[in-house]
Amino acid sequence: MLTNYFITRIASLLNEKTGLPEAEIEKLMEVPPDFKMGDYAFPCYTLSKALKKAPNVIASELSKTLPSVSPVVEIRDIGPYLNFFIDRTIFAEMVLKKVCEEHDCYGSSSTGAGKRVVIDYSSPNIAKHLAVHHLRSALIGNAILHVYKTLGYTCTGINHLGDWGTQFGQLMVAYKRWGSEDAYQSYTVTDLNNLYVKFHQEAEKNPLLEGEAREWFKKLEAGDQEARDLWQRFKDISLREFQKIYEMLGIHFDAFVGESFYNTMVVDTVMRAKEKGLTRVSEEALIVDLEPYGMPPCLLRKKDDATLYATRDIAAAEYRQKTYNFDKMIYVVGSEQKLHFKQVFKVLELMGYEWGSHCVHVDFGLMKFKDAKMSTRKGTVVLLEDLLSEAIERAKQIIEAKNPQLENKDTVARHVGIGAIIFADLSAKRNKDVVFDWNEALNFDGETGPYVQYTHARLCSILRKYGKAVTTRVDFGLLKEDETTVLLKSLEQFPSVIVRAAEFYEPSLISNHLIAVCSNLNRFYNTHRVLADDEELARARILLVDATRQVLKNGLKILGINAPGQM
RNA sequence: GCGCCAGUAGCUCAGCUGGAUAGAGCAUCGGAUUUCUAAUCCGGCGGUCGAGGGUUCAAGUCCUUCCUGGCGCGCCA
Repeated sequence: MLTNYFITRIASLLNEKTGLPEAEIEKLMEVPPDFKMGDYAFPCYTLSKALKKAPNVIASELSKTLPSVSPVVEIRDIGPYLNFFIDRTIFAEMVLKKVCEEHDCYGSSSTGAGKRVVIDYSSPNIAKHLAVHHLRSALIGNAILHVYKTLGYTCTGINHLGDWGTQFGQLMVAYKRWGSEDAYQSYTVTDLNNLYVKFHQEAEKNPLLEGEAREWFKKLEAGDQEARDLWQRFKDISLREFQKIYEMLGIHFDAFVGESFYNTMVVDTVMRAKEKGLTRVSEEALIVDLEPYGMPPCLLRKKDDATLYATRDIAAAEYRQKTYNFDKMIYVVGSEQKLHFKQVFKVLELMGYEWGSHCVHVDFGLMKFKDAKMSTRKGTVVLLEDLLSEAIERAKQIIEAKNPQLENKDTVARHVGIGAIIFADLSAKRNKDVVFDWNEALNFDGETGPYVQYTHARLCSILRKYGKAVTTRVDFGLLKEDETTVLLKSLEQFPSVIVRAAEFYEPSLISNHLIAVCSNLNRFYNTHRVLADDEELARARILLVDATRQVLKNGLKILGINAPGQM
């Protein structure tokens, strides 16, 4: 719903004439498709029912009887709509003063003060490389975390590592047989991968290896020292590499807590479920029947007594509630796990946890290749590290071509290259499947991260050239051209965009809005000169430039993208 | 078979929870720089909103049937 000072005033005007409650009027208010038609519009359809008159007749009558009092300067009826034009000077003053006062906090609020949100994102498997299809969870989760932080929530980011499972037994066998005992310090995930591949090759010739692997995993579960040590090494090697990439992406976690961590808690979790009378044995497995809720059963224990993913997720949820006492927990996990989370949340609810309904699965579409599916086994993946270095390299080349004088070329290339990747991933609604395409991922023209960064850099450049301090003591009456007003409107909307992004867990709302701001700015930039000869005018436009720069910077920060001052 | 998600310009996507003439970018064609960074801007081309039916003053948006694609449906995560 739209709401601001102007809408409130319009609502009170309309309330006097029509008797409709102000709250309802505010709810109905719209923005016309074209600013030339007015700044805000009131559709008369609702009134037409009550008054039994055609909506355009009502609009026409109201337009004649409603007084144009400040901040409304004109009221015009267009068909069934009553359109309001507001005082551009007042509008400019309100928006610019607010942005200027709030600086880095423009867009922030305290609606979430005192509330805690736990976000589970990225969560890759140990002993495998991070690849492009790992990007989405990490970036969407990071952006959502920033969105909630901006709204005043206390946020905890958790990386729920996949560090448990029989594959570690296999890896141990391979490591013991073919790995190098003393060189593990220099081991990389690639080495672990090779061992994993070698295990499967050898296991085909020697089936005994599988049994050996199971033995090792059992040892690990039982807490055997050697197994624990080996497992810890694999984990260290993986985390070393993961951290490097998270650093490149500017992603931070408050906790790296893998599945293994909850392994000791599942016993109690299962017991609690049993005590509640939720469980029953079916086909030798322990299940929670979810038939009444139209879902397949949730398995807690396999017939060999081992627990499953769902069991560990339930245990993890209990632990997190106890530890963080969250008001909301968000899982940023692919949409293929929709049913899984529906089941887990339902079981939590059935266990009597009212907070079970505060758990949200923020799902997102799969990432695929044009022809083949991405698969670690077949090697048909693009490693994240390769994608990022390629993007940086590409940015570097463009800098060399367009701005060879630039200082800190490498830093800027990093920010722009990675900014392009992040923005591209966050610009379509998360729901959509993504077909990975090198050209698209590395595109720097049009509606891209570099476009937003470039616009920001140009504004910084103007401010540098201006050299003087920015002030709000300007003649706001000079800021009423169409291009200026349209731009100001997009600045004014920024805080409400963040609120909507939180409501829908949708970072793309922010990236799309930033594109709109940039496109409005660039239209302004190309029609009006900021550093005009007229000093008054220059001072006023500089304020507009600074406010726009601020909005772009704040928006990019939420998305997890750097805003270089030059590029 | 059942369930969930998607289908809008040649391609990639918006469309503010039912409102005014369906909008951008890429690609393509044509323009703009002695002046604040041309990673920019302006214009042309491009549409049966997957198809049919329904709901109502009004449907890309809601209900329904079908088509196409993706994902999921007990011992993986």
